Amino acid sequence: MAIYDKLNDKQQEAVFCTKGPLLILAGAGSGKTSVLTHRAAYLLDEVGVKPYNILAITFTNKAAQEMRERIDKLIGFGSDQIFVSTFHSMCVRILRRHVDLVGYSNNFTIYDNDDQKSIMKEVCKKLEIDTKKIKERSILNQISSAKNELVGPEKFAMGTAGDYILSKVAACYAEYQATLHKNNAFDFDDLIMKTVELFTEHPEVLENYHERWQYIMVDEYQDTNTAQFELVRLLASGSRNICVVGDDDQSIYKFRGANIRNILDFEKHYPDAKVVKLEQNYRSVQTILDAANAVIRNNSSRKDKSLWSKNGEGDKIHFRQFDTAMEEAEYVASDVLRSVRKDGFKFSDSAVLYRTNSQSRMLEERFVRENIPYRIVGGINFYSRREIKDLIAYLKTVDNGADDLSTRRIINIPKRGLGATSVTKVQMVADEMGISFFDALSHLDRAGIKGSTADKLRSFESMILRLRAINQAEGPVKLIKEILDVTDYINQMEVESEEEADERIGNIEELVSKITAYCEEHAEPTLTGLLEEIALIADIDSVTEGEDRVLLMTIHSAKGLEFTNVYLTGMEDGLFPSFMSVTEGDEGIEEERRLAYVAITRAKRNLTISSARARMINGETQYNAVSRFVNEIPNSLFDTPPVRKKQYGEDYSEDRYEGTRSFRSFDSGFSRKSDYSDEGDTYGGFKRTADEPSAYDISKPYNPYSRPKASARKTPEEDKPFIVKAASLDNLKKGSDIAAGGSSKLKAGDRVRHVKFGDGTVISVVKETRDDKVTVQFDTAGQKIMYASFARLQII
DNA sequence: TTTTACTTCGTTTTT
DNA sequence: CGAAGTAAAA
Repeated sequence: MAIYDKLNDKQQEAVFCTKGPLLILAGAGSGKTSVLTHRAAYLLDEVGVKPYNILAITFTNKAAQEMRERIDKLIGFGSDQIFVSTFHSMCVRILRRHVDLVGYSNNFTIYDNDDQKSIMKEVCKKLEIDTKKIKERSILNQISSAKNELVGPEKFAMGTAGDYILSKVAACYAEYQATLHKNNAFDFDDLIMKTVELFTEHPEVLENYHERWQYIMVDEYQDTNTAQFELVRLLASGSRNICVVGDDDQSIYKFRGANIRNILDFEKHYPDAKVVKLEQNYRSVQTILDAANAVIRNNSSRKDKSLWSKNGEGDKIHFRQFDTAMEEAEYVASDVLRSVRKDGFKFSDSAVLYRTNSQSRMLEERFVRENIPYRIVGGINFYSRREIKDLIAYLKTVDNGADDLSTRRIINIPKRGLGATSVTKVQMVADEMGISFFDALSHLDRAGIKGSTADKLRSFESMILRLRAINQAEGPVKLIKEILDVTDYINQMEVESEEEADERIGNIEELVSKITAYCEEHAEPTLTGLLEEIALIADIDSVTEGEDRVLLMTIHSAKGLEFTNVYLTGMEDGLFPSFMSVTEGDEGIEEERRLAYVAITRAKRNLTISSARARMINGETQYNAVSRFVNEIPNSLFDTPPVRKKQYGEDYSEDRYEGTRSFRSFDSGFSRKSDYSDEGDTYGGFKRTADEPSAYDISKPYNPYSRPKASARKTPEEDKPFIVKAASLDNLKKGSDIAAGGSSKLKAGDRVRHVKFGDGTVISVVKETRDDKVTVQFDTAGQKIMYASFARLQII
């Protein structure tokens, strides 16, 4: 039993409890993955359970993969037969097998958020709903919530008759669902809801899975929504061997339907449940845990627990307040460099966390400038870039001819002279005949389309049919290459958008290699499988160890991860906790507080908390006080953070972070609205608009204590931030002579090197407001016009 | 039909 | 500040 000896008493208790319902309340860093993997090992080794009788559900593919690897390490065999999966991919697997029973066909498509919005737009048009009064996103959110609560369109409609908006939403829901059905598509929420529906309506199918999965484990149970709760309940209703692991203090997904009651009321749902609490933390030093405990203590409705560790007290927590977000970013970048140089840290030891994705911009800018290798997780998803969505739409059209959305997306890509008029005509025939848009292409006479337009449509149709044949015969890799070939997509792009073509081509190449990788990894690669993997992939899934880069991400993305050195940035009231949550009241604040708890507990040794007095948000400068969560951390846990009352123009570069103060009394330092309200900036809720430039240019130091002179105002031109496009790691390593935007050193006659086009001679440099436009005659690739910052030309 | 210029508006967080 | 959507022009 040697492998279990390393576990503490509580952990062992959880591992050895194999029968009946078990709730493991696992505080942050308490070794819950270890418990789960050991429990799986114990089931296999000691209880004699067959690996295929075990189901483990996680929330991300990364977590699933990690769990499988760790079980593998523990026992070395059979782990590949354990079904370790996310909720969503598990449901897709089940639906692919049985979905015909509930009226869909098995090659269904999965729609992402963009797709949903497109569909909803169509629905609103059809139902003559003014999307300015009721926004698509709002309708979709309500539908999503309904689905997460297992409320179908019919049930939703009940009792909405009196309410104008609700009845409209109900109508949209029904129409939206009908459209999805017609397109043979599911959205994310459907995957769960339809699986529950399948099991409820077809108990014989559920029976199969009862036999198959006799031991069920669910990770991150606090993040389950009602639909997922019900799904788990159904699956476990056979054996009742259900083990859930979670931490109510880390429930941060309410916005996507997570119901914290699922974990709080587990013992009510399963009165015979055994409960094990894991409070010993193996991750962090005590100071960090003290801070986390101090913050989370302010929440009501929680299971009482308190983290402790034997890792020693550790360093104090650093707190730094800056005048601007720019300075904050500068500090983080410089401190990362310091940690590498002075503490012997690797870049990958550090992570920068923030509340909102938009905060990554300034940090990225700084990291590029300092040549710090970094990676941003999340934000604009790779698969939601236009060129990628276009090509995926081709793949989806080939895979699922019923997917009208994808077909209509690509019908005029590249430009074939097929506009809205032709699309509408074809769609009308499709609607009349009750067939798909694609199938309607073979009834052009009925649509009243003749002549050249008809020819174009026919050639589109035959192209898709040919692509289908290629997919059948030769598979996805050949297919995507053929699509690129036949559409001449890359050339088309270079013609259209000179400045972005480079990046887009890179993305396309990446897509091709991803598809190639998929086909190599799978024994029987299929287009359906490929698209499914693409639909369910999360950005965090591709974060692998071994890359020596600083990770930048939202706190949400960071859940489950740990880092030696963590920067928690943007700790300002109004940003974190967000303005939205403040208006929601206690419940909103408590969710944000849990988020703060998650953020703090990511740190193993060092934690730096920072905030800015002024920050540009949505084109307006906001002046926020230090986050209330910072104030909930006792003073004694901080180092002695500096405060400086800067005078305008004073050189502060030497001792910016020196001095002593009590941060608690400081707040934003200048919160009297009357002093500044005539400037129009946001002050205690008053806002100014972007076109009235503030005297405070946030990229420059300013004096918050004296009135700025009118002459200090900047013109909008100068106001524009210096932007350097993200350079790849390779380029970062190459050295210093990369021409950046705004300050291009290029001049006519220079010999330059381009990543893609090779060597060439600069013909001309035209200064433009944003960037220099450079014309280069390449030795082999011909003449190109490009923006200096973008082209990343290297002077040779 | 397609491109360009102007206007509006603000998801905090994601499978 | 930007993205995204809309109206007008080519």
